[in-house]
Amino acid sequence: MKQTELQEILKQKGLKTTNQRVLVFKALESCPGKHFTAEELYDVIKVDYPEIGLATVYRTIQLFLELNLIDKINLDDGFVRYEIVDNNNLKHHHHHFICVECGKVYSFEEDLLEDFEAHVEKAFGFKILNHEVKLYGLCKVCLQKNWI
Amino acid sequence: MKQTELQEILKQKGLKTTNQRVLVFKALESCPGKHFTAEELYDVIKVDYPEIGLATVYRTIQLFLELNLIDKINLDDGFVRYEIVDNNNLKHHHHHFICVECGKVYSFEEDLLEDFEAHVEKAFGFKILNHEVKLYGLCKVCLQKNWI
DNA sequence: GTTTATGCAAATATTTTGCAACGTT
DNA sequence: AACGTTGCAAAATATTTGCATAAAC
Repeated sequence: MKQTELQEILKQKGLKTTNQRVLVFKALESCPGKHFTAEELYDVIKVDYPEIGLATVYRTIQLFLELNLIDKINLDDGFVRYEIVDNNNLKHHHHHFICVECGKVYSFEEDLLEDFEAHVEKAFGFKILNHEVKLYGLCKVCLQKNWI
Repeated sequence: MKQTELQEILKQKGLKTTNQRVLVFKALESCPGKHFTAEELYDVIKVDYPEIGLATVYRTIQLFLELNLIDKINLDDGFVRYEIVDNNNLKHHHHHFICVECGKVYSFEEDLLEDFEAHVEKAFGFKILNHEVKLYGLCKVCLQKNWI
């Protein structure tokens, strides 16, 4: 997504295109797949724009969540994290695998969850709109380490 | 699980069976499937044991998590919640469906996730030990309301 | 010029921690 | 008696909010 598209989205809602909003967006976009905390975004942006306030970062995150520009992720480490939504894959948010040994987080796509969701919708009469799937376990690297 | 079993588990680890630990356990056990916040547990226990401190509740929750007596659940409402682990179904933690309209949380079992996990293990070389699945959408009741 | 957004500081809310007193083994 | 545990209060952490100023339209 280009900066002009962000401008367009904001204009449609009667919102203003500020330096701060553009910078938060650029920071998130520069590292797709990275799970930023609010503080991390703040630190990144402060380098080029030291006058930004942490409260603005929080407010911008809130706004971007409402505009569905970013996803919220909770990895149970005491921080809520955010990553930019992948426009090429709007239908399905990806899943996260968290290694309990090294703490590394792996993101991946896996369509088999659709069967699961279809079954749940049928069995319980729900309409599923979104999901958050976290798998915990040992990653390939840590499994191999344990073999030694 | 009986109180004597809790006592046994604690003794094995060289930990003491205190009134506070028994009361937190009983509170959790009295409502299986209920998602307690720390504060809710505190309030429940205070009725019969007003001298308990909130810090003790937090410390007991931490302990029970380490002993795998309870599960941690985050429903994105600003509170971390806990529920007692179902001993009759140790293999599989259940899943949660959260209605975005009424906010109600439905817990359910669904084995189809095993296929999903088996596939992920094979495809990425992970060893999956646990999972947390949250589905967001409209529940049966709210779907019907919207038909009117 | 009007309205929205920002930065700062203070407030909120949740959870953790230090420590003296206490309870369990 | 020894050691783990508790309650309290204070600290730490994360996030939100009020308000005067500033920037965008």
